[in-house]
Amino acid sequence: MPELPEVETVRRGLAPAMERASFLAVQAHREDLRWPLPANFARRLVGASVERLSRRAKYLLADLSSGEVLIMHLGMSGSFRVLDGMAEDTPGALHFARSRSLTHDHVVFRMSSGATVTFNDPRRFGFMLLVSRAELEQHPLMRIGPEPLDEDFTPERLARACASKVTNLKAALLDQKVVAGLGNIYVCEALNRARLSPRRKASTLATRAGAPTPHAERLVAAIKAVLEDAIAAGGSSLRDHRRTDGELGSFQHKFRVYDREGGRCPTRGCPGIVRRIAQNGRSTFFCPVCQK
DNA sequence: AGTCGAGCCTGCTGGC
DNA sequence: TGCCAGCAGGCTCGAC
Repeated sequence: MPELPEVETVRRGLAPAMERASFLAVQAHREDLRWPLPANFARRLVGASVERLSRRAKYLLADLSSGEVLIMHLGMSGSFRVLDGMAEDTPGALHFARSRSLTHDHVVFRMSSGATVTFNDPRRFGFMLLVSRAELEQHPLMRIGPEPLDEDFTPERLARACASKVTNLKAALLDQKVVAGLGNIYVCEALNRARLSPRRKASTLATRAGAPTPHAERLVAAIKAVLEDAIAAGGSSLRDHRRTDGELGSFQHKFRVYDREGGRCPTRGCPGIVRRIAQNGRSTFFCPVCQK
């Protein structure tokens, strides 16, 4: 499930194939993704070049020479694969064919770099949008909180965002307006690293005056650390995530609590057993002993 | 306004 | 062995 580290891994894989390359051809096998593809999708892309491929939260943003921005989202099950000038019947291509069902190849870009970039998404929760560069800043999808790895994601900022919340810490961290890019996995992992209970009130990150508590300090450090570790590992591959070269990420082997119900809590000296509970309709994994 | 649950969608898993 | 309910979850929308 693509969260920030998986999307960043994908961005790094796509950049050599797409940056400073132009679209030679665009095939849309299916228009009905999470939202329909933009009108005249292929016509608006062909001939344009990608000036920069960046990431904001879980969104990939391709700045185009046409003045538009291509917003791409992997949803739950989306992946990109890059074939570097290979014909579809080479061993490399067959490897990909085995790893992903071709019936879910919805969009194919042929780039002037020689690469073929294919978007595959069985569940079709992903999408692609085209907006003008001027519209991007104001776009509803971009009205989200700070990038967790940026310097301006500080304990002060997190405390301020949570100070007036009545919900629990788990739900607050999944709220993309509080901090952008976290999903179920990395929220569980960060809370365990910070030894904070997912059931704690989010407002306890701030003092009555709105200043950050030590909890907020620990949590911000834990969020940054887990995301950096996960990016270094190429993200987590549970069911869907793959790198653009078809390889799996490896961070799932380093999960402390996610999908580890019944296992020992890895916190040093903690005798706790990882529990799974439901919060807001989602599974939460945590240690009831050290996470207070 | 903030919060929460339903729904979107498909593939995999586990229980009978 | 086969079937089917349940689950996975990022995001939006509607209800309260």
